[in-house]
Amino acid sequence: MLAPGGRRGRAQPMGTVTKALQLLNHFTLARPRVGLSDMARLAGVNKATAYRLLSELQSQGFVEQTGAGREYQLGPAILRLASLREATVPMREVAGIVLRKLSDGTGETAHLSLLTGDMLSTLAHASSAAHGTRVIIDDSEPLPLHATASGLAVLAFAPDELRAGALSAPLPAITPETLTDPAVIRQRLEVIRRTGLAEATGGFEADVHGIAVPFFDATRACIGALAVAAPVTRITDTLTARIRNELTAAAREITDLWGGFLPDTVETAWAEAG
Amino acid sequence: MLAPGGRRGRAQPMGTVTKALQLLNHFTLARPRVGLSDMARLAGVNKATAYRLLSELQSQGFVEQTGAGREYQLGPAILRLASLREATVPMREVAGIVLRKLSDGTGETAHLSLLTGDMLSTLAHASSAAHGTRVIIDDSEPLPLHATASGLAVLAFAPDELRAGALSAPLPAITPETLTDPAVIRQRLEVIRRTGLAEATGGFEADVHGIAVPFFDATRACIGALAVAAPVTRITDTLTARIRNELTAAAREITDLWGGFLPDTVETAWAEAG
DNA sequence: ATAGTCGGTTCATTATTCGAACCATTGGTT
DNA sequence: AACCAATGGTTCGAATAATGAACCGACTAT
Repeated sequence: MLAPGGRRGRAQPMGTVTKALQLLNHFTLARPRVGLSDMARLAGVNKATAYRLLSELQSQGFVEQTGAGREYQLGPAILRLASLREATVPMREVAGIVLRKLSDGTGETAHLSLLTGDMLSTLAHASSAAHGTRVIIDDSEPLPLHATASGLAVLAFAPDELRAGALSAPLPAITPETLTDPAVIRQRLEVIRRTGLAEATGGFEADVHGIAVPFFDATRACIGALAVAAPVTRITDTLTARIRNELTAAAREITDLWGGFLPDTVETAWAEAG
Repeated sequence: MLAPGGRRGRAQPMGTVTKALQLLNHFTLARPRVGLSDMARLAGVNKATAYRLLSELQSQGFVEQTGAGREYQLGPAILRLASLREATVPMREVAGIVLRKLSDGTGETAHLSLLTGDMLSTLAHASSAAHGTRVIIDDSEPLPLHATASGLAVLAFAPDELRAGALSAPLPAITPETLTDPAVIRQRLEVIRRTGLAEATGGFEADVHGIAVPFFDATRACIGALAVAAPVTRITDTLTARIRNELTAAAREITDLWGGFLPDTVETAWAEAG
């Protein structure tokens, strides 16, 4: 029998724990509370299964039930773990410093996103007061890999497996301008790999132009992207040139501060462009 | 065969998900990175099991491996969920307002802790600048239920099941003054239930006196405690009287803001004391 | 009344987790 | 250099825990 909604080439059996943790990803800003039946539908599992998983998550405080409706929402245990994580691995704090410099230097909104599993989520952002209009970033909303500059930057340098997974499912068109043809996207990834730089316009939010660069961990694996987002109306060649310079410098700094190393290909690409 | 370290009266089979999530609780400020074998020992599970569970947690970004040693640490996925939780259920923010008032009004350090599962963790704290010395609170460290005023307050109003669990295991003496005799503790809980107020001296940190009150959710279940901690040297009758007043008022406010209700017993206890 | 929800529960079937034993490495001791 | 005791990671049959269809009772809208 095929796994429900099965989209994996070589069905590696998905463990129960994974299934439970993935339930948490169905809570979003737009849908902060989810009922049992809805959750079962969203996750594509049996209602009884969803119930058991949610109960276990609840017993550990990862979700809780609202007093009134019996819907579930994210629980307080997450807050404690987050506070412990930030206390012991102060990434957010370090990122904040680099981001502020980046947004000051460009006059636009900068953000840093991390690849966790197959999901790209924003760790921190900073925006500049240089202009009356600016791009707004929401840290709690995952970025689609195929429709943002950050996503493309990561995808270009990610392992084949992740790329294949992200480009296999039918790609949703978030705006009319979103690229949804895997073949077209793969072509753009080629370019990004050569230049070490990704750009995208209006694929996620209309009228927003994003420029992103990847950064890497100690094993030279890509673990996220650093990006600057500006209203398309403000984009000029001189601005993009400045943003590129600031971005590559900031990415070097972050990679360095976190004990990572740039792959040689990226190193040379940035060197000859800079 | 008995479950290893088995302390449950009627062994309700502990699910795999629960086991995985409990692994996360073995990361602490003092031990932020844990190796595979250590984790297996700490959690009392087979090494192979620990490996599988950690791998699943890792694939979802709940833990990650440090570049150098192959130890595990809490992962970045937690940060995103925490930011989503706080965006949709802004408890920490609301708590902060009440806590500031409380610490200003008493001149001491105030904190609010939530019961998640069988663990009491601090959501937020605030301290006053009134004195040169003050009690320091760490939000990421869980409070022992038997050795803190907050813990006792919660224990007194918690369901029998939780109380039994917390008082059955051999109670660790965190300081020489920690109460470790379940019978003695149960007696104190009686008093706390009658007065709606818990006090404890030096059971968790030497030279710290804590005063705590419970608060409740919409079903009148106790979900946490609000506390003020002061150096023992500053404790006087007039100060404790003031703290009690401020505390009960603040607990009423929090309970109200979060849509909870006080049980009648607590309501009357506070009314006649106030 | 009826029909369609909902959250929650049951139980036989089966797929998944479990753990002892086993690698290949590493780092320290003799 | 040989040895020992760790480490992180892997294997495989036995045993356990996850699974899903069907079923509650409570609500709601028709």
